[in-house]
Amino acid sequence: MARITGTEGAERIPPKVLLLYQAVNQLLAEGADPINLKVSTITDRAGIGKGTAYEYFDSKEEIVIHAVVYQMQAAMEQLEKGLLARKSFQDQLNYLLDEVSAQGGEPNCFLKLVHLLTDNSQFSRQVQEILDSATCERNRLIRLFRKILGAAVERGEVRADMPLDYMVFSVGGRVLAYMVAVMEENLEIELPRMRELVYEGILKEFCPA
Amino acid sequence: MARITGTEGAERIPPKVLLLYQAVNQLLAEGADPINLKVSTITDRAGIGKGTAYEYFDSKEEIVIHAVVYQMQAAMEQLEKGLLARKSFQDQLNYLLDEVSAQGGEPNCFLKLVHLLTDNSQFSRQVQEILDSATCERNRLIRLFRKILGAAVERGEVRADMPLDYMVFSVGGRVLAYMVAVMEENLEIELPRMRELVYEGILKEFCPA
Amino acid sequence: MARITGTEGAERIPPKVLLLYQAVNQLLAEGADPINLKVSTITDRAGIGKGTAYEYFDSKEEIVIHAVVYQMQAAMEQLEKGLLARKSFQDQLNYLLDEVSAQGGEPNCFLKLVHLLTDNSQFSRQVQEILDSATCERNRLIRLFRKILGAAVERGEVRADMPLDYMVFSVGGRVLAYMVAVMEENLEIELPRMRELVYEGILKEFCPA
Amino acid sequence: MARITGTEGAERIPPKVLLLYQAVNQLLAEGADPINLKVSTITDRAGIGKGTAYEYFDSKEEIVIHAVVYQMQAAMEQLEKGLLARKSFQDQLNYLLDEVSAQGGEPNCFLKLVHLLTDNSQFSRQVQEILDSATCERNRLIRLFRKILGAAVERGEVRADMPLDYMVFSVGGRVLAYMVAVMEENLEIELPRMRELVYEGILKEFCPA
DNA sequence: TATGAATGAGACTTCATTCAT
DNA sequence: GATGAATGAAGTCTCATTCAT
Repeated sequence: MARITGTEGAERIPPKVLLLYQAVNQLLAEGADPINLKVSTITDRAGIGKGTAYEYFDSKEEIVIHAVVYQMQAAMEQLEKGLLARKSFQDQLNYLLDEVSAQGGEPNCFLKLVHLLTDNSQFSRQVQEILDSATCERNRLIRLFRKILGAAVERGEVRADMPLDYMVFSVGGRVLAYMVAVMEENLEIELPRMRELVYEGILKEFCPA
Repeated sequence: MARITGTEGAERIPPKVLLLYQAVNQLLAEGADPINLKVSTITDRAGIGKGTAYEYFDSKEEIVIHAVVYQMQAAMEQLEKGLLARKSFQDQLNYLLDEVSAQGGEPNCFLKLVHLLTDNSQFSRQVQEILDSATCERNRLIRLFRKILGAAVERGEVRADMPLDYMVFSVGGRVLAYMVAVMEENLEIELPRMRELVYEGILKEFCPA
Repeated sequence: MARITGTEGAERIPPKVLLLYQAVNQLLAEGADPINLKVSTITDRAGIGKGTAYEYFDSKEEIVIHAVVYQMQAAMEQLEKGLLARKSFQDQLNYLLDEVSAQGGEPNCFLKLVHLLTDNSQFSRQVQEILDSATCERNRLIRLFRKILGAAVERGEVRADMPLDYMVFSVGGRVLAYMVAVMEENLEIELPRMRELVYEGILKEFCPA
Repeated sequence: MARITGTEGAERIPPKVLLLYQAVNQLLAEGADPINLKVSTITDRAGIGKGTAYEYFDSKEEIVIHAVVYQMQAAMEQLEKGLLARKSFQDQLNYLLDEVSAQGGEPNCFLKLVHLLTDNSQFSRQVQEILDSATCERNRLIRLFRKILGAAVERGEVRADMPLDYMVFSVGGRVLAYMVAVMEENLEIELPRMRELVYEGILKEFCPA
């Protein structure tokens, strides 16, 4: 009975709903547990009345999940746009690593995505269901990586003799490792050097000299 | 006022506490959200009275967190033992990938560890604090990988001309990616082939021919 | 975080709070122990939802204590008003004894005050703290008696050659004794005769013939 | 089904029961609410096992009430003994006032008696019931005062032309007022002077010059 | 007899949801 | 549409009591 799906075009989202989404995502960014968020906390932060939230959603869970989905989709769209704007695989890889570095030690959306992907709690599964029910299928991130790498293969920038999905997961895993390294505090290696090595490691494995 | 830390030797854990730990971990494995677990659900599953849980812990949170920590430490110990029992880096890598494959689509402890490591919710931070306060420092998994790879370098099985931490994260990232692939359902590539490629990719990058 | 102090002007007390106060005082009048009162008993009697009580107070104790304080202050105000309306000490004394007689065997506010004054349990001390923190100081009743007797001395109705505080306590003690007598069942003396003697005893001790 | 009545001769009270009584009365003297006392608090203080208390009593209430009754009776016995040992009314009055002064600002048994007498909560009524069921009737204190004053009348020390019960309550009220004064902190009059006046006031009213 | 680990009924309190304004 | 006071179902935790040792 959700009146708002969060997967409609952003321009159609009523202002109060946007305020709710922003409030939820702010609170989550501050370390709140999605399940323990109180409706009053959310509406207070959003600056609207508690009852108003129920004009747009049927339950607290719906509010939180749609807010997370909204944020996720926005991040994915930005990532997709940024990647597709780059014409070479090397540029795309650099863009990806830049994004990761930019977030510093802050939890970021990509990390959150991974968090959700590696989670099988009820909450995550519900988020995933809604993500599924939207235009995107089970895993938009994997598809994006496939698209990027597939195009790079066609352009001859990336080896054609390896299964696409292996390359997708290998690149993804290395980027993810870099991301965890960025958040890790006690590393013996400097981050710029780490980044360099990650970049070179990927190119060496998949790009013909 | 926690009377039980779960970080003492397992042999000292009172039987009722062990029942609690098993109940919590069973329930989490079945997909329950740690924060939404009810005390009565836990004690029912454990087959003990509700009040008994409070003879050993001061709050519900304490019960769940200590149970997770207990499970985590047990898994880490098993992983550590299994890895250290292998004498060559190749055997160790095989063991790691075998373990990952063995869990099939089931959420396993390693994945959970990653989940916690990529999480910054209040619950995770509390778990991490307790893990920290135990003998192990911030990140026992990273230390274990460092130890394994460091020894392999000394044995001449792994290149000595790359920063240890880069190798740690690169190997970790690839294994993690393989793990996600194992859980993923719609891959175009067969899992044994994926495993083979992950294995070869790691050897090719870090082991001198 | 108490939102309601009961010491503000009565006109500002929200209706639900008033219902709570009345319910508590009814139940106490019926012989309930203030500490054993259940929230549900109170709200049921008040005819409001259990949660509503927590919209105005932070704990059960707060509800009960504020209700008692409210009742106490109301009774004190009535007593003060009644006494100050009488112009002669004899009239005032008669009013006091009338009030005591009027309550019959029922526990009344004055008795409760004495009960609280002779009590040093935690509950009473909390009530006293709140009473203290209100406009009145430690002991409004003593101050009222001082005022009454002081004025009577000035008017020449009461001896000026005795310490005021002795007279305060002597009169208070005799009235209190009469009050206990009113509640006592097996007395050999008739109450009207007792009253007469108390009245005469006080006049004889403090009023010049 | 109480196995212990507390009203048997003190010499028959089992040692563990005596420990319980002492523990309860200690805790009450420290300001604990009788109704909120925990069994474990009592048995801990008594230095015996929790289960042991239930070898002698059937419920927590029983323990506390019997302990209070025990203390009360002991105090009454002491008071009675002390009063009866004095041969003149003046000596008896002095003894009474000495006892009151001796307790300083500390809550004492006599005050507690008054507290119970002016109380009509469930707890008090139960104590009173048990006191009733013992040898003493409703109000041993009143009877004691009657006895003392009656004898003084017979000895010609006290006026015979006033109802005995009036004198009982008048003397009792004044002594009680003095007791409250002893506990009161902000009096303008010095306590020795107050005591003197109380003493003289009583003599003047009831003893023929 | 003495014990204290175990129990579960029941209390307090929270908070998602409703609905009259 | 917007609000927030009111609600009560449901969860956490306490603690009197039991009973096997």
